[in-house]
Amino acid sequence: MRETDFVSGFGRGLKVIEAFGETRQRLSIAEASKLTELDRATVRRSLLTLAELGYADYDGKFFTLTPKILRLGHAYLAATPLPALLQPHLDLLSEKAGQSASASVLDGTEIVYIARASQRRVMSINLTPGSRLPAYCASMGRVLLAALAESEARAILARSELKQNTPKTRTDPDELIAEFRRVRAEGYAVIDQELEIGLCSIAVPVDNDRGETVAAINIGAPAALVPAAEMKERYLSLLKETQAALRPLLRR
Amino acid sequence: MRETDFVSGFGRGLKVIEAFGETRQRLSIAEASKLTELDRATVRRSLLTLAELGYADYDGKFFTLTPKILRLGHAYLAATPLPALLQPHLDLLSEKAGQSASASVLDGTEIVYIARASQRRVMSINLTPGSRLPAYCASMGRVLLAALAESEARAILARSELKQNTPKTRTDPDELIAEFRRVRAEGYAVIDQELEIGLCSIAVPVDNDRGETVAAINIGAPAALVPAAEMKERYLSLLKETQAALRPLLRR
DNA sequence: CCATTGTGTGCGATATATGAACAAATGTCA
DNA sequence: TGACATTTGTTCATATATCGCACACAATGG
Repeated sequence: MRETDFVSGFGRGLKVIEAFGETRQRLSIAEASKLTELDRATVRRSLLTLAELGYADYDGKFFTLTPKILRLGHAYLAATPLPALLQPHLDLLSEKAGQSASASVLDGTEIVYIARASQRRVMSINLTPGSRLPAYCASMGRVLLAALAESEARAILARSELKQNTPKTRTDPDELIAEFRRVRAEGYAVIDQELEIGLCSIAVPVDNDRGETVAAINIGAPAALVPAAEMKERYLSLLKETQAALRPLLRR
Repeated sequence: MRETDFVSGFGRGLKVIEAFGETRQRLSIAEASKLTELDRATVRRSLLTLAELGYADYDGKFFTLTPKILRLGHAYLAATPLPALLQPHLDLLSEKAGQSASASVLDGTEIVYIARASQRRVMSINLTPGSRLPAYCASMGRVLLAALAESEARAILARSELKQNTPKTRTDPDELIAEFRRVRAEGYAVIDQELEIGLCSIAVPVDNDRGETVAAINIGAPAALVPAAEMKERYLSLLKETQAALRPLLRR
């Protein structure tokens, strides 16, 4: 790609939108400038553009995003068959298990939720399509990383900030790679409070009819109700059932 | 705002992203150019910019959005307290009712889903945060339009394409305005298969502590299981319960 | 084989980014 | 409170980047 094939004004604008996610609802020009490391004058033009197009409101001091901004993410959710295909199966899975069920794909070092059916809140944070979690310490992340070539998985771990979220979080790359091997061999991953104290989850890959892993699905449960040791016997067969139902639907 | 305070390259890029929602997953440069009515060279630069930043993939012929694009919508969902606040209440509502529950806000002539808890699929289309429906023929839309000044509601109807989706769809502006009055007086709206045959729904407004309507919540059910006439007696009290639980949480 | 449709590139006209300058608002401290 | 220092939003001049057009070429299909 040539230098001139890049619209820097567009790139800067996208950066400005993302700045809203990192902090609060409202951003002043100066705040947005700091978050994006762009010149105040430049950010101002981007924000005024967003306001002009109805993607943001401006009260003369603060800018806030409007729901119109959801059109952008929706362009992906509507255009990609995967989320729409998964949703009813997640609903059913969630109902049968009596717990939250989610689906995600890998994006860099993070997993991105693309669909979710929640029975109960088990996590302190609110997960919606578009929510992101570090892959190395999430059950779906383990499954998705295990599906990659080992060198690739290792490269992603190297780029990840391997943070000790809880005393139980595994952060040693070699240990994680070994776990990926087990996940590949046994077909599922269980997380026991590695992301957040009190939360266990179990995930399996979703493969298409060519055997390529295109997503992961999981069930999350409060550790107080379902000990990690019981996750497998309670939910693995339900997950496998859903996995099997999805495979023929995923043509590439 | 001065003419030079608008970054047209940014605006054009956003238009390109939205073009993906309207059709398929994959867009060629020429297709995107037609959809956006922008010059091919311009669209090409925007698409290459998206690809360069990881928001799109490019195989040399077609562009597809990547899950990274969800960050943009997520910036809104994460930054705005409303969706996160509503979600657990919707989950509970959905569980109690045994039907899908959703929340939405008004954006122009359409309602935008900002949260959803689905028990079962009742609609032919898949609704996710960011999904849009015409306001005039959706239960939440009726509630949100009823909350506006009548002149404003009428202006929105004038801008709406009042389409006869089913034989039951009401499309007469005066009739709709009269219905808004009833909704205002009685505090709820019921839709009987006006959007899609086989689908009934009932909605109530969500007000903040100053009495301003900030969103609407609804329950949808298959007409075959729950006749429209029964929607009120079955679900209104549950909705009112949720409405009451939310009000004190919504400070402005 | 020609007509059609799609993609890549060079160029002049036009739009935008940048950093500095300035005024207004805000914060700080005696 | 008043004087002073910071921070913020806005404007400006100008160097730089981008747009849309025209054209060349490639791929497709009848």
